[in-house]
Amino acid sequence: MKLESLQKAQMEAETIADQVFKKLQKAIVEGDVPAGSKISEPTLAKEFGISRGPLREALSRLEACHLIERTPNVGARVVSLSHQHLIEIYHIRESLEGLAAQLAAQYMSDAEIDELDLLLKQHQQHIEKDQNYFQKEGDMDFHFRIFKGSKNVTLINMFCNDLYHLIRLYRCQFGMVSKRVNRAFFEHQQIVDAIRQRDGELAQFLMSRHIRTSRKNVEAMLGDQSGNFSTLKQEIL
Amino acid sequence: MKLESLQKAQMEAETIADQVFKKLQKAIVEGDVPAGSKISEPTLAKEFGISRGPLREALSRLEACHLIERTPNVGARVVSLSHQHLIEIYHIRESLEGLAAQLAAQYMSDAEIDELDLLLKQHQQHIEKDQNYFQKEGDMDFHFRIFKGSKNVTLINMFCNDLYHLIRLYRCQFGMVSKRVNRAFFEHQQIVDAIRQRDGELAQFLMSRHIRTSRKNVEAMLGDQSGNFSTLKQEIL
DNA sequence: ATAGTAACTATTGTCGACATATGTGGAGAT
DNA sequence: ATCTCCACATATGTCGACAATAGTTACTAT
Repeated sequence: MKLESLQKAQMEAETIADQVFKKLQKAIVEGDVPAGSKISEPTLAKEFGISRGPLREALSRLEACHLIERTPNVGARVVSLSHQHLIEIYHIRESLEGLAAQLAAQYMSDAEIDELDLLLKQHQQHIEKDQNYFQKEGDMDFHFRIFKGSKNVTLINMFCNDLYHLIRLYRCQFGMVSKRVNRAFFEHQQIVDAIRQRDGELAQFLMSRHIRTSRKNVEAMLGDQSGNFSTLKQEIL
Repeated sequence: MKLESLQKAQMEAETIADQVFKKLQKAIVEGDVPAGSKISEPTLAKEFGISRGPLREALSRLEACHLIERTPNVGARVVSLSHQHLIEIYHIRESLEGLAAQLAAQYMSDAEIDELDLLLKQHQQHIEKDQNYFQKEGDMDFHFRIFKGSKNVTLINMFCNDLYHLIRLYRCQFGMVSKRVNRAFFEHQQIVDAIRQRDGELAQFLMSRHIRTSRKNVEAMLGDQSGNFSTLKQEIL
């Protein structure tokens, strides 16, 4: 019985709504469901072979992630992407990730810092042989670890549940292959160094500037006109 | 027909799930449903005289607000308060509200700044005749307006949907009557002045420090021991 | 007496059907 | 021809019932 209950706790009891939520999340982020498109509950329910109950549960969570928007008695639409929205997210990241870096410098264990260093070394190798790899998963992984290192559970959840998927959404929808890979990599290295030196203030400054640089890069590329990106598939970080 | 559709748009079509969500939110924040207590779906459904469908919808949203925590096949519990959690929220506010103040200095209209000034004058009057009033609604109203002034919709939602209710939760559960009212009021005034001068950097600094001061005040009062507050109904900002 | 197990109870997850609201298309009037 | 209004079709909101899982209690065996 003890063993059994332990296993159950580890399995975290995946419900149907959970599975559908993950699938839909992935589908939206990766663009399989186009941005701005309407979501029909009956259609989706049949597609997944489930009832509308768990589907609506999944939709609720997608709404919480800000990946869809619902209006009562009308329905749900996939969130529509915009220049404005992307910039807004960048501003928030500039602030929150700066905080995360500062806290990480304070609370990350030496072992965690070593792992982070190892991760950067792997990134470096990937950059050398394939310029594209870096931005695929690695960069998010890096930022992810900084947040984890902050040990601020509320902050971690805020990033993992809300921001992370939105960032990935924009990344996936426009082939985000930065020309700044080498520069960005160096900035990551700087941040880790600051964390290793337990210089929270510096880590915060470097992380904020790192993201601010990305934002300005994006702003410069997209120009001042707001609106849809479809014509502007630029390379942005 | 046109008039009707317009009215519908204004009414925002309140569904049962919506109403129950609001009621439960208020009940949790104000402590009518004790923190950490289990939530029984059948019981609550009968209490509200509704089915479990809309109730579960409401619970989903409460989970999105971080006001309850659900574990699959087990149920929902009201979030439990802790020293640690409160401090985490303060750190996040320190970061996000700083950003909000900076953006507000940039994007708030002159009219909005005038209104903000008017609000502060009202606060001052209330302080003079009733020391307690300030922290009841007014303070939140102030911070609310700063966020609104940032014109960053994503940031505004982040505050209104997630943080705001958590802050109010802690405020309500411990009679939060600060001895710092006069000092805090002065700090608010400083922030508005900085915004009026369109000095974003200064506004950010002042807002961050304003919240940091509150946090340190709380930390000092609660001491270093983490855990439950029930014994520590101190006055904190 | 205690540990383990098995049956029972209560709660959560899922389903299908009904009620209500929205949007559309066509008929009629100006 | 255009606008208004009404009826129909489709989608969302809500409900009650069934299935599956977790927690509890009582019982047996060591």
